[in-house]
Amino acid sequence: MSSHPPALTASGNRRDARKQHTRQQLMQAALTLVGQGRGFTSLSLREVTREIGVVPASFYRHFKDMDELGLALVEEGGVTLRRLLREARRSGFPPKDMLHNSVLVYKRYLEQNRLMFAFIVGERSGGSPVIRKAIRREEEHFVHEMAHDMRELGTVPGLSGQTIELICSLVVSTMLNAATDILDLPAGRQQDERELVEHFVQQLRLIFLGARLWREPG
Amino acid sequence: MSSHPPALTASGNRRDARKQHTRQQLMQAALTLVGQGRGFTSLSLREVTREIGVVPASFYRHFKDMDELGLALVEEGGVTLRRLLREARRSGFPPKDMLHNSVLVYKRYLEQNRLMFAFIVGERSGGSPVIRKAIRREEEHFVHEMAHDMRELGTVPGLSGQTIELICSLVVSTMLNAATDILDLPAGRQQDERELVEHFVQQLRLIFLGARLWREPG
DNA sequence: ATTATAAGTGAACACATGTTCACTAAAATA
DNA sequence: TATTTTAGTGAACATGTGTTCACTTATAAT
Repeated sequence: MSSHPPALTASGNRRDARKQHTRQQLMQAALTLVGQGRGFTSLSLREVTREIGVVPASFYRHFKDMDELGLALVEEGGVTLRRLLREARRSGFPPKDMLHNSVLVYKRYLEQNRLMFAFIVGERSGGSPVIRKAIRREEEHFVHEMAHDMRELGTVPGLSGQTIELICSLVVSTMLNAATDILDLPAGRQQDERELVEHFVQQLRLIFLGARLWREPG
Repeated sequence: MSSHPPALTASGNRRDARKQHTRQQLMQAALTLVGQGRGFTSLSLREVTREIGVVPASFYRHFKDMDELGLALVEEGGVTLRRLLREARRSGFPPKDMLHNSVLVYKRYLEQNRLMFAFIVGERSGGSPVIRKAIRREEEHFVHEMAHDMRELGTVPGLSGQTIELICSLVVSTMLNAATDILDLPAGRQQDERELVEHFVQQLRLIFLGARLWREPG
């Protein structure tokens, strides 16, 4: 066999892939630390590089500072959120006990993406203003997409687009608020778990009850 | 005039008062820094002492570490919350445009206690687990008290105590969620301000609409 | 008047931090 | 093959950090 290069299509491939890999590792490391109960804003650049066994200076090959790393995480978080919506859409809701089922789906998704949600929910109202605002923007995007789905599915018929957005914004903030409680649940306490889920379901029930008899202003 | 001591009633007074004063200064300094967009968990002990022009070692005369300072702030935050409720109670609600008026009262109170709310809302879902849990406890307390008032005022007649608590928990989390948006408002943009308030009012309207036709389970 | 207490001092410590810079070596380009 | 590019290195730096300890000095207790 001759030592031909493996005939790659695009320019800069093997090296570029490696770079993306460590970049991803850095982001993952930050998430891991956040998952251990550290606020993102309190993380140091050195901690993050140490976590993946790389020298501090390497950090600058990927991000100019921690804020930029944070913004990259927010973007990935946005993708994570939209994926949730897509999964929900795909699995088509049974009309019976729809809310309860949706909450269980959400809870499972949350547990599968524990670290990312810990980050999003943790920085959504605190810490660095620039990161907070980026998260709020992703959230708006998410609300908008959810409203689109709702209108298409005819979940709440006879309501204006604006009203549906209102409902969704309330649902989403309730959702994200519940995330903190769900993530803080000590493992194995199934009774507390059921109660929390039930509480969450009833909050949503209240919202949709209101939605059903909403009368458009004007 | 002879140099008699000023005949103080309790023991340890002049010195004790000074101590409480710097203690309060330390807490205020932390709030100030949080108000400048720094996450509480990212604050250093030295920053806080520097802010009030005192040597770092002095810190230990008041708190054993920053977490303890944080917990003291949470307690004061609880008082701030309950004061809001008390003011609302005192000023007795006009039944016309009640929600809208309540929101304006809340907004004013928020602006008067800007730093404290920035702290509470910022640490409610992020940062240190111990502080987060302390805040959630204060929040529960607040919800409970609000539910008590609601039952007494007959705001939502014919509902069980548990249901009223459910409604209040949703109202409170919506309230605190809105706080972030309100505090982030750039000063002077009155149009955005009105829209935000209106959005918030309608979210509450939705909740209370649902409350009115809630049917008790069981 | 004498003694005890304790809030705040100032210096010192061992260590963590962000950033820089010339470097190596592996991969991409020519 | 020879050349250029660049992700990651390792050392150095100035500065910031939490914590300690013997100290001063105003106030409280005796």
